[in-house]
Amino acid sequence: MPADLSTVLGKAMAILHSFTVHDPVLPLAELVRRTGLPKGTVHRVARDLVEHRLLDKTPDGYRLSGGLFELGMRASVERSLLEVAMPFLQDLYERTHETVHLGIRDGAEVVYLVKIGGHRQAASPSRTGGRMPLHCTAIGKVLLAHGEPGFRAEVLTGALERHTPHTIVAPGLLHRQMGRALETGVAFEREESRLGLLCVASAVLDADGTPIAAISVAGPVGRFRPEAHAVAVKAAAAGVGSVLSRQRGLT
Amino acid sequence: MPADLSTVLGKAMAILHSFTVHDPVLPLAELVRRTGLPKGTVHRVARDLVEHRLLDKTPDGYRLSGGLFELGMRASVERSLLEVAMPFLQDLYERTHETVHLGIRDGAEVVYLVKIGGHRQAASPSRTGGRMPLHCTAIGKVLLAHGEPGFRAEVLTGALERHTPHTIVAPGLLHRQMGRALETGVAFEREESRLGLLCVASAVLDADGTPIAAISVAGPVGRFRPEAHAVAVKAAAAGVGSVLSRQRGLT
DNA sequence: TCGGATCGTTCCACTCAGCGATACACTGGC
DNA sequence: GCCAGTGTATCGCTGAGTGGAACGATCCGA
Repeated sequence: MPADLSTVLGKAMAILHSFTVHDPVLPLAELVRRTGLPKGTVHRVARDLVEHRLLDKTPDGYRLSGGLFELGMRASVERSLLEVAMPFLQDLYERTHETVHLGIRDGAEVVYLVKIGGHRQAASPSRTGGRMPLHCTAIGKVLLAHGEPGFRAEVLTGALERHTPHTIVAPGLLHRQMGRALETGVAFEREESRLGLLCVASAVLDADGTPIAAISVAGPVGRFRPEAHAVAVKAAAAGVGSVLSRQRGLT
Repeated sequence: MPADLSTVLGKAMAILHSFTVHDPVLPLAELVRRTGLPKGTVHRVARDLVEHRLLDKTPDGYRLSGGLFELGMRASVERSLLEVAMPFLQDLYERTHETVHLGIRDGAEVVYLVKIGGHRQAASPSRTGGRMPLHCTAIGKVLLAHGEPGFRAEVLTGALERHTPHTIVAPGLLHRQMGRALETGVAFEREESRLGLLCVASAVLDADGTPIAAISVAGPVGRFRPEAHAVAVKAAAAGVGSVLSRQRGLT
């Protein structure tokens, strides 16, 4: 995790990664503390980063700049996926009026490419560009179910971190849920990542059945019945999958 | 535009900026050509960038990695704006079923923070994270109208690049449109950036009237009547503005 | 009003990270 | 076979980058 601080790039990355969602703006001294780099060094590197539009300098510290946002939006995989999926996600949102996610797998985590919701959306821990473990999210579970059996076993036998009292940490139970997910095409999550949050997800599959991404609908305990949206989510995922494999075919 | 190639960071940025929307994946040799750097250097820096998850290495070249996407999504200004605005953009899309944009100003250009649309969306040159000139887009014009008079004059007297036969390059005409935009609260664009594309936009204003961003609805010539959506766009922008200034007040 | 703590900024002599010319390996086209 | 184009590995040289130290500004609590 700690980048190589002996190279310039390592230092730069250490500085950029010091920023989190909760600390959008950090003063120089705080960057020094988090990176462990000498003050003079941080000062110089930060100045260079500002010049390259990766950081902004504000009266009370530095913050990640818009240049970084623009650059990130050029990442080809996530961008093309996003462009193809957006219309389907819109349809899904309009049909359900609940929080809609699109996520991909990276390592043992889900990365959310987008989260769309209305004014009254359930408080969920997810964020566009954010990460969550595979085992306690609907998207994660459905991706795991369609993934390599070897990898699935690896994750299931690994440390299954508990997020709420409902988080499933029993490999056996999880394994059975995977099986059902493969049969039905959807996976559920019931307050496993956040209390009060329910979720249904379905996988976007390539022509040969490889999981590319997954789509989910989430809502609060009470008014929200995940089963009711299973078909809609499955349809959306299938739609994205078919467009995707079609446009790959003719390239 | 050409970064300082004498520093490591400059080289890294030069490599990252070699990628465009049209060239999502570039082989080493092409990076050498675009950056003008020696082969050995590019090879080494690219390897470092891969280690830091800024680049991916594929069988036929490098491409911008998901790590960059995640990092970009932490840029505080654009992210918080996006989170606040999303519900209003959703409402707007649902009401119009046309392409909806959220954009901010940077220099003499608009940067699109998000573009949402359905299956049948008008072919527009805009992209999430992309840029367009101020003078030929609805978002740009309405931002310019609410901006500093000095800056407006500067842009109007500068080079007004022609994008289509309808692009307005006469400073006087543009100036009059700004005036009307200030009165009515909305700006229009009629095939000024792309043939066949119409657009209405309204500005998101801070409590003191400073323009923060702008929202627009775009559609194709024919079925689309921009005037019909003026009120809806204005309402959406006002909604975002009020939430924004409220949450700034209590911080 | 004054010390002390913490902040950001600047300076400068040392040195090792980064450099890039050169050489090598592999591939496909002719 | 040859050649033109790739990507990869090597290796002394050197200046970009380093970071300790010193400086000035600001903000407290005493």
